[in-house]
Amino acid sequence: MRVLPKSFYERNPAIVARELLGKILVRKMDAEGLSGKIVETEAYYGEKDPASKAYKGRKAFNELMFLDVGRTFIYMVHGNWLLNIVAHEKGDVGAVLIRALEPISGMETMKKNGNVKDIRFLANGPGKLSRALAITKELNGVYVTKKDSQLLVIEGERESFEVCSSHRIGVKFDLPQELRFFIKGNRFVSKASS
DNA sequence: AGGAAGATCTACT
DNA sequence: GTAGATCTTCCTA
Repeated sequence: MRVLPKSFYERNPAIVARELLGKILVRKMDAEGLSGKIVETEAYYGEKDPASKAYKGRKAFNELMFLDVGRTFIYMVHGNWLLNIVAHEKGDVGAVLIRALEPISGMETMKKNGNVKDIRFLANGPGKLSRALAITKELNGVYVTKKDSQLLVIEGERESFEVCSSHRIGVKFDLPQELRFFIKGNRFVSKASS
């Protein structure tokens, strides 16, 4: 398996978000590994983006968005952990939110974690995805570019699919451009369209 | 102490 | 499909 290099994340968040589609997110647990294909993402910028956690400037809790790319940035919203991966051009600020996965392996454990029976509803949302993969603050700041990390992103299978975009979900003040990306027709995206 | 937060679940019109 | 209650940290006062 091939782990995506750090340089992958050292680009405009919107590009990284789009290209993360189809890649595989791997969560290493005790014995087995859980994994899923990324089917939905959103890009977030820095201080110019009113929906971004970094909007109000650098603070202790959002510092990761300002630092090294290729690390996780995890925070809690409405009782859910949301998984982001830090991504931005050199010296810039930003991250990509992973919004939905198509489960590939470790389904049984994921069902148990998320207390869900139907695979289709296992990871079709950022909060549920975290529950299914047992992602919490403990994994905040982990490098997804390192092979021995508990959480990492690897190259997916070669396949073609159509990418759709829309405005981001749930944000109060969105930017004019569309920053949510998802695989067209995939059953596991959280919402079919905007 | 109080409130806001990129969500989710449930129960309905 | 939409609306509302509830969700649980962490930030700001």
